[in-house]
Amino acid sequence: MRQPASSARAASSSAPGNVGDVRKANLARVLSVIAGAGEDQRLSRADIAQLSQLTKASVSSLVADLLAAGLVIEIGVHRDGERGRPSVGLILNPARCVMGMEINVDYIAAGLVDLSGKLLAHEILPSANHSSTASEVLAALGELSQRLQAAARAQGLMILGGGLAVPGLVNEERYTVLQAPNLGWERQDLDVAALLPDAKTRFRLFNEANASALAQQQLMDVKERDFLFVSGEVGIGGGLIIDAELFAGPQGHAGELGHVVIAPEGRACSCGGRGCLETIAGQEAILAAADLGAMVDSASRQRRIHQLFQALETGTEPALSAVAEAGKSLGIAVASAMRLYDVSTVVFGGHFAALEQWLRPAMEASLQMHAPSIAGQARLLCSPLGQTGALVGAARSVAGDLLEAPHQLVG
Amino acid sequence: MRQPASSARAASSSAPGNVGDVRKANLARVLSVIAGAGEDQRLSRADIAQLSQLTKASVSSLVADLLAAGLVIEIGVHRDGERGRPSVGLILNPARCVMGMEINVDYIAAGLVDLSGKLLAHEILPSANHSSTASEVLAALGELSQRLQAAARAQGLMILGGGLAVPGLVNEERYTVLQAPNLGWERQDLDVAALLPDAKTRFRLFNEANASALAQQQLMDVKERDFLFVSGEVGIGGGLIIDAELFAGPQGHAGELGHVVIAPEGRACSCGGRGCLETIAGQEAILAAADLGAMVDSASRQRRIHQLFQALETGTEPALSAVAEAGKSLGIAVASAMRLYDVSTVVFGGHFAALEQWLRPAMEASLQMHAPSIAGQARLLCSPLGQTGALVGAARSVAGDLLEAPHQLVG
DNA sequence: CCATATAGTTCAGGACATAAACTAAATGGC
DNA sequence: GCCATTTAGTTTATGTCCTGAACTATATGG
Repeated sequence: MRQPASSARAASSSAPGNVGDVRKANLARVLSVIAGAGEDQRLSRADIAQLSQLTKASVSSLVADLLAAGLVIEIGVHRDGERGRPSVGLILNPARCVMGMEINVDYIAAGLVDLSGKLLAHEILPSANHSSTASEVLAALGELSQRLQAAARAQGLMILGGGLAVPGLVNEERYTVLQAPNLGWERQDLDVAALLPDAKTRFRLFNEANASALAQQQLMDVKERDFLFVSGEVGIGGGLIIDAELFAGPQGHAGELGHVVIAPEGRACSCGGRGCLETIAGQEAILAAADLGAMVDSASRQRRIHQLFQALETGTEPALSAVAEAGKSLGIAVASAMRLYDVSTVVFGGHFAALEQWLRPAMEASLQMHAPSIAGQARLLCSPLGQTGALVGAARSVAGDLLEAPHQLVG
Repeated sequence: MRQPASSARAASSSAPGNVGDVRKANLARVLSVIAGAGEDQRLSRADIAQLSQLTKASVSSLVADLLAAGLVIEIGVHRDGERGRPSVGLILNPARCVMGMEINVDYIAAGLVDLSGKLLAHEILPSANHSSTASEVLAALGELSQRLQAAARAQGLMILGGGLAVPGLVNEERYTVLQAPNLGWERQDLDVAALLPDAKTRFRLFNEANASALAQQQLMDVKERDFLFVSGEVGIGGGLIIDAELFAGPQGHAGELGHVVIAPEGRACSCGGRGCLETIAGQEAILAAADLGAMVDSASRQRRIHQLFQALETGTEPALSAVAEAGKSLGIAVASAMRLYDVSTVVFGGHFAALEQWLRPAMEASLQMHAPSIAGQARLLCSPLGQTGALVGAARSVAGDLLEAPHQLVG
């Protein structure tokens, strides 16, 4: 296992500058131009030279290294009716991929994601993880991983790294889950080497909301470089993208919207606090307020969520007001977060996206009431990401690390 | 006027990598080692080579450029009783400085700050700016600036740039104050060229809280790389330092703690919202809750603040509970901000620092109640920064930009 | 078959960091 | 007073890498 990206980045920035660094930077530059091109837009060396502002000579040399490293492949191009020597197309090697995985409360999932971020194959396995120990869950995920590794071998795919998303706070450097109350985990060291054994592999651990934010980024307009992703799962998480990069904060725990205080005299929260957003807009809180009981096992939650939607669709109280109350609280929390982060786009995922039609009116009214000066420019979107969102985001981010540091794979 | 740092940085990162970039990076590297040395620690070329991990040959060559650019000077060193050729000390040129300025509600200020961040000279002028137009205030500040420019000339100081802090939201690129409700300004373009006319000058515009945070950074332990500075002035601002850099957000408005919602059903705020922190912990709110009237001119505010402290020292209600209520609200807002930013250190400045003994108990109790899991590691400090804080921070930041991009001044 | 156009490669030149050899300037023992 | 020793700093040969210009490769179209 290589070092996670953060420390690798720190190391490279603290290293002295020598001429070789220029090549590292330019390898990454060329690769980012290739990766930045559209789906089936095949750039030639000449195109890359123009886009990267490097000379054709440099580009040829750099591309040769990328070809040798297997990050890029040449692909024939036929341009009808144009003069001149035909160009050779260059694309990211579609036979290189990253394994994304997720452990959530009610399922585990894994998938193969290519360097362009496309999900090639995946498998989702229902699994009541709250009642399981970390090692049991990891064993099951390990099996899932092995199946996908076999699938990769069968298709000639090389796995260059992996990412795992969990619904809780993680220490990325130590591969430790610090707190995942909805899994019932606390301070669990994860033996990630067992998930993806190849020693040459780069592996990173993610918070579920952060990973989902990274997946959401792929769906946004490239100009939308700043947004907050709010993940409504059993808990409420948040992932912040600033200047097209994940803003994780000093310890990697930034964005945790679930425990923003929105009712100072409110209910006690599982975090020990009082009046947190999660006590009103979390899944359990909504279900409880909708008079759908308070049992916590996975099977019953699925059933109760189904009942909630039935009640909403028939316009039955107290379900309607439970969701409206959640929307109102969400509007307050989002108002504060938008102010503190200075973002004007917020994307809602998980149950918030599913509840959009009942949630949005109350949320917008609340935002208008508490922050009229920003409500006008606010863009509140709902995410189409499903259960593969977090694994795709985790894998995509690891793939991005590889594309940013191609010299590690060259020569 | 050169471009502000943000665009300059973007430009350099989007430029293609050539060998010259290595030199730019190494110039900055050597300079940061010199700047990072203690007050009167005089590093030799040999010391720098060790600390920067560059070779002696490279350091000699780089230092020669920095000397030629006037950013660094040689200074004799006598080491008693040591063998070997004596080293030549290198320090930041003490004859280079940056002009910091501030426009606040009740005063204007300007000062000269050397490249190490030391305030060399300053002047503070009481000025009731709420009742003045932007051009009047700028004219007065221009005069102040001229006096300091004359002082600089008299002392042989060369002014390399300037920074101006204002209590409001700014657009740094356009030198525009977007909103400064406490000055009564909205969308004011500032003719900063009139403040510091030299065409070679780099000039930047700052939010007051951000500038203060940058000044506070100088007072912190170097290991304290992440903290939130909360500025209690007429309004409540915030400046966030993450990884030893200002986190300004996409538009430069991040950190605005004053309009975090802490009482959803609370009082209307000047921002048009409801229940913002400022409606309870802002200066006017505290004075009003302490039954000290609600007149808004500067002279009366100074008098009423004096009365507030008298009442607090004699333990008189309702002053005590007004401040306690502010502390409670501050605790709630800080709990949310600490969660969202993932910082564990918060530094309070302005009237919050002055009110510490009456504010702190309520604030700590509130933080403990609303976020017990982070209250334990939370470090809540009060800042000793006075009225020169913002100007020093603005100047220091501009000086930092110069030290980060020395190639602009070399050759 | 050849002019034209575009893609990509080769090669000389210059900037830069590096390592090793070299010069400079002090101390301290004799 | 002289010389070995020690540390500071400079000079020089070498290799990497980008650049620009010349050159080769490969298509179209008259």
